[in-house]
Order: sequence, then structure tokens, then C-alpha cells
Amino acid sequence: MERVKLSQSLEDYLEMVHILRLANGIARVRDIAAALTVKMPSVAKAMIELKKLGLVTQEPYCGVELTEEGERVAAMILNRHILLKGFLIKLGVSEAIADKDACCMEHILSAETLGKIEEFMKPATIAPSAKKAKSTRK
Amino acid sequence: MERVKLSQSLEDYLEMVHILRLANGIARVRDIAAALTVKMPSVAKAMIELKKLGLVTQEPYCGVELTEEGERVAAMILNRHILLKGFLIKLGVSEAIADKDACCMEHILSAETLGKIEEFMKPATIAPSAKKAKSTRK
DNA sequence: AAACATTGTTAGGCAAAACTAATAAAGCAT
DNA sequence: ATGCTTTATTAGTTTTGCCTAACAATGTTT
Repeated sequence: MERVKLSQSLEDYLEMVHILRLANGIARVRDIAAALTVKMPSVAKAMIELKKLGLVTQEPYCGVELTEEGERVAAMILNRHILLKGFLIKLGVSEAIADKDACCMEHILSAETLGKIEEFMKPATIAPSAKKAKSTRK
Repeated sequence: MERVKLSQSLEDYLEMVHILRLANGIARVRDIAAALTVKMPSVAKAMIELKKLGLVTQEPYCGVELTEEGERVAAMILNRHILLKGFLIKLGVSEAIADKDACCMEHILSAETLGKIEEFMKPATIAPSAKKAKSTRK
């Protein structure tokens, strides 16, 4: 379990690979570039980095695949994104802006803040008991 | 009214000049560097940029001053910081982390999201009516 | 006032992350 | 199957923002 510290940029690329694979079954360089509004060479370089880190694999001229570790990390980032977007929408932010702002926030917020946001989002879902029966009620 | 678009980094430097002037009456390169945990040459370069943008002035080997425009922009950034820190604290985040996360968020959030956060913080102040029709009581 | 310490500046280097331009491979057409 | 189009890669440049090292000015001791 090597704690790889990804740059914001690499997190975005990794997340997008994951999203495209979920959506299309395949993550092509062309589509990653379009989705992140960068040019293809930028994607190629990012993939080289992610390969070095053992997060993705790629046969030359083929779609990008995630390693097990890559999948795990990507899912974590995507979960943060979904959490934050939902949070912003709950505050009344429009969906498009919520998505954009969540995309920035997902790379910078501390675990503590993310945890508190999660708590804030939960009460509706969980009602009066949390994981371990936190207290009689909140 | 030239809409200068500052980088996150320059926003941090400008804000810190403002904070140090409020706290100590003077913003010295040494202190700006310490507060932002960078080295002095980084501060010197940033000040050159901010001077070019007409946001600060500085006599060689003296403290950094803000121009009128610089003061305006710095105050705006600081206000965002204060708003966001308060918001995070309201969510239950510890002060130190709230401060750190606010510092990142203050550079990236859209006007819309900031507006919604402001609304979220206000209810105590505004009650059930917004801008127009002040409401019978405050 | 000469020597040392502190503070500020300049020069030059490095790394990240983007770009353009050029090349190479694949996919599809006729 | 030769030739075009699309997709991917490589090479090289630019910008930003940091760094270290060296130098310059200022302040403080004695």
C-alpha cells in the first residue's frame, strides 16, 4: 500500500479514465483530451506518469486500462467529486457550476473537511443512527 | 476598472501583504516568506509581478505597500477567506484545518458558489426575506 | 567606524503542465 | 493494396512558480 501523492492534474486524468471507462467501456486518448479540454500530447504525457506510478496500463495505440490500485484511487476521487457536487447542489448551486467547483475542490480539501461534509449530507439518508450508533440522537 | 486575473499564487501573496499590514502595520519580504513558507526570492519575484499589475508599490529594501486597487482586491480575497473559514467551522471543522482549506478554496470557487455559501451563513441575519423588503425585523 | 548579522535582490536552474509541429501507427476507403 | 483520415506518440518550447547561491544594502555591535 504505497501512498502515492498525485498532483491535481494527474488526479483529473485518472478520474477521467475511470469515468470514460464507466461510460463507454474504453478510455481513448482522444476522448480524455476532449473531456479535459487539453490536447492529446498532454494526455500522452500524463498517461506515462500514471503508468510509472502503476495506476494505469496501456498497450501502445490502445485504450487506457486501470490497474487494481488505479481503480481504487480513481473511485476514491470520483466519490469525492460526487459527494462535493451533491453538497453544492444542496446549497443551491446550479448543477453545471456545482460540477465545475466540485472538480476543483476534490483535489484540495482535507480529510477532516470531507468527513464533515459527509456528515452534513447524511442525516437525511441515515436517520438517527450512524455506523456505530453514535449517540441517541443528534 | 481593469479586470486583472491573478494566479492563485499571486492572490496568496497579495492577501498576505494585506494581512501583515493589518497585523504589523508593515509587510516585509522576510515575513511574507515566512508566513507563506516560501523563500525570500520567491516573494521578491511575486512582488515584481504585483507591481507590474499595479497592485503594490515598494521602495527598494522597504516594506511592501498596497495601491488603492491592490487594497480593494486584497480585501476581497480576505473576505472570501473569512467567509469560507467561518463556513467550515460551522460544519464542524477544526479551526486550523478550516483555515488551511479556506485558503485553498478561496482561489477556486465560482461567484455562484460563494454566493450560496454566503446565503447559508446568513439565515440568522436575514430571516425569510432576502434583499428587497428588509423584513420587519433584523 | 569596522565587522558581523540581517534583510533584500539578482541570476540561474529545475519541475510541472500545458502547447505546437512533426512523425508514426491504425482504420477505412475506393 | 495503395492512399487518406483519424488517432497516438515524440520532440521541443513556453510559462509558472519554486529553489539555491551569490551579491548588495541595511542595521547592530563593540
